[in-house]
Amino acid sequence: MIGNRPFSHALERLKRHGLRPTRQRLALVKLLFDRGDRHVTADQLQGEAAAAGVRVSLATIYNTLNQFTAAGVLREVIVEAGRSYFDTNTSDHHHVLIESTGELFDVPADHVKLTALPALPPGTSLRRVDVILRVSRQQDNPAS
Amino acid sequence: MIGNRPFSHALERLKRHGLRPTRQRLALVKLLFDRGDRHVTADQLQGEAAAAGVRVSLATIYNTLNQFTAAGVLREVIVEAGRSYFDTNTSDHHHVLIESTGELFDVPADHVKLTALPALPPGTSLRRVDVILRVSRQQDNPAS
DNA sequence: GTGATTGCAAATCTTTTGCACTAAA
DNA sequence: TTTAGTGCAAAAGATTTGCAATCAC
Repeated sequence: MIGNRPFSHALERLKRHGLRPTRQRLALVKLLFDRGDRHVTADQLQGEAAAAGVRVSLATIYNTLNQFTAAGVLREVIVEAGRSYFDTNTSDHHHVLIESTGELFDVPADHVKLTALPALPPGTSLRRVDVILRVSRQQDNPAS
Repeated sequence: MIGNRPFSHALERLKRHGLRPTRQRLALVKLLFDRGDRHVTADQLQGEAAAAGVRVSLATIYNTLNQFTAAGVLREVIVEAGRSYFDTNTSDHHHVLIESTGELFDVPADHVKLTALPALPPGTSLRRVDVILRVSRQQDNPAS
C-alpha cells in the first residue's frame, strides 16, 4: 500500500497547494519527496533533474523551491554563507553541519533539550528556534 | 583608566595577531571594537568608515574581516541567506534575529540551557553549537 | 629595498527578474 | 481563450581575485 504511487503522490501535493501540475513541477516534486528527508541546493536539484533526463531551467528550480517554501512544504536552512539548502523535512527539528563538506543531517527535536530560553526583545514573538551543531571530521585541521 | 586609549588598544590588537598596523586596519579595528559588542556586515562597516572620514575599499574591508575571523578576533554569524554578519563578541553565546529587520542581538550562553545533545556522526567532533531564536515583531504578518 | 597591504576593476557565484513563448484549465 | 508557468538572458548582490601601485619595516 505504501510507496509505489509516486505520480498520484506528487500530483496531489501540487494540487493541495494550488500549483498547476506541470511536467517540471511533477518531476521536481518526485525528486524531492520520493527519497525520504533530504537537503538540496538549487544547483544540486538541477543536477538531479538533468541526471533523470528532465530539462528544467534554474529559474524554474528557484521559483519552485521558493513557492514550496512559502507554502510550508519545504523549509529553507541557512547554515553556510553563500548558499541556501532546502529541507524536505518541515517538522520541528535541528541540524548537524559537517563544516568541511557542507553535509547536513537532521537532528530530531527530542534529541536536543532546550530547558531555558532568554527573554525576547520587547514586542517580538518567537517564530522558531534553530540549533546547529557545527562539527568537523576528526582528522580535519582547523587551519588548513 | 578604562577607555580613552583607543589607539594603543587597536595597535596592540593588530600586533598581537601579526598584522601590520596600517591606516585602514587601525581605523577598522577602532570602529569595530571601541563601541562594545556589535554585529556588522562588510557594507555597514564601509559606511561607518566613510562616515568617520576614512577611505577604505570594500576589498580591504572583506580582507580584514576575513583575517580577523580566521584569527578568532571576530566571529562570522550566518543567519540570513545572502549576507554575512561579523560579531565582535567571540565568547560562547547565541543570537536572536528579528526576521523583518535583520537585527541581531546576543544571547549570553547561560541564558540558554542545552541539557541534551544528539550523538554526532561517526568520526566527527563538535566545533560549536549555534542557537538562533528567530523572532518577528508582534504586529508582523507572516504572509506579508 | 623587500615583502605585505591596498585599491581598483574584473570575475565569480548564487539568486532574482523581465519578457516573449508555451502549456494548463 | 485566458492565465499561469517556463526559459532565456540579463540584472542584481555579495564576495573574491589579479595585479599594479603604495606602505610598513
